[in-house]
Amino acid sequence: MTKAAEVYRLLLRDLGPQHWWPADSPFEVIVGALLMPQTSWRNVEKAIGNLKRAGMLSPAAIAASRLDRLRAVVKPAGLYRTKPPRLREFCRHMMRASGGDVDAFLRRDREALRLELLSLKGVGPETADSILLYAAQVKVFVVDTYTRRAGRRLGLFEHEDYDSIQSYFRRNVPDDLYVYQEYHALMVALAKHACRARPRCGACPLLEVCRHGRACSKRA
DNA sequence: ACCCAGGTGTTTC
DNA sequence: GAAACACATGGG
Repeated sequence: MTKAAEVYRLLLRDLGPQHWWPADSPFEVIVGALLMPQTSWRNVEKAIGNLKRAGMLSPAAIAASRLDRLRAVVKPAGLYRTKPPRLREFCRHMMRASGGDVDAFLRRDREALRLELLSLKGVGPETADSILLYAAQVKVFVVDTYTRRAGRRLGLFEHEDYDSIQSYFRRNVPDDLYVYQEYHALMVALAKHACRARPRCGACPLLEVCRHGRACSKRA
């Protein structure tokens, strides 16, 4: 078993299945991914809740919305000068590409879809891959800050760029969609859990991974 | 009164 | 090209 696979086994054992991405629909995953950067999930949840209450959680509704209105609704997600216009433009793109049919939009060729996503403003590699993995059920590994920190701290790799780290996981974890989805979710769960755990779980060495990639100094 | 968050685009050496 | 910077809200 590879080291990466062993890490996965321990995370799953000690933190349990995460059942990611927390969302009721593929479109909600997309909206969440677009609102997420540099923002706490709590705030993204608020913004999505506002969209739901406003009856705006659909490509058509957002595509047709007025910018000041959309801005007010997703305000908790912050970065109001960039996120709302990009979210609306993303939805307008989906309207053109598939008439707003989210499943049809996501069902197309994965390589082409990834490039298409990356071509849209506000969509970088992590956002694109999150959409692919959790909305389109495409088997791509998502690399985020926590994955980098934890992976480095655990000695899986050192200061690699996005593609290298993604490639590392592709080569070292089981070729399985569920594993891909859970692995990334568990890395985030680990990061959130590590510093907070009091008392620390002494049985799991992985929980020494802390924010900033250092060993956690706050021992129980 | 800081610092941070499941990045991205732009500007600057 | 790599590295630094701006971005905005809400919570610790």
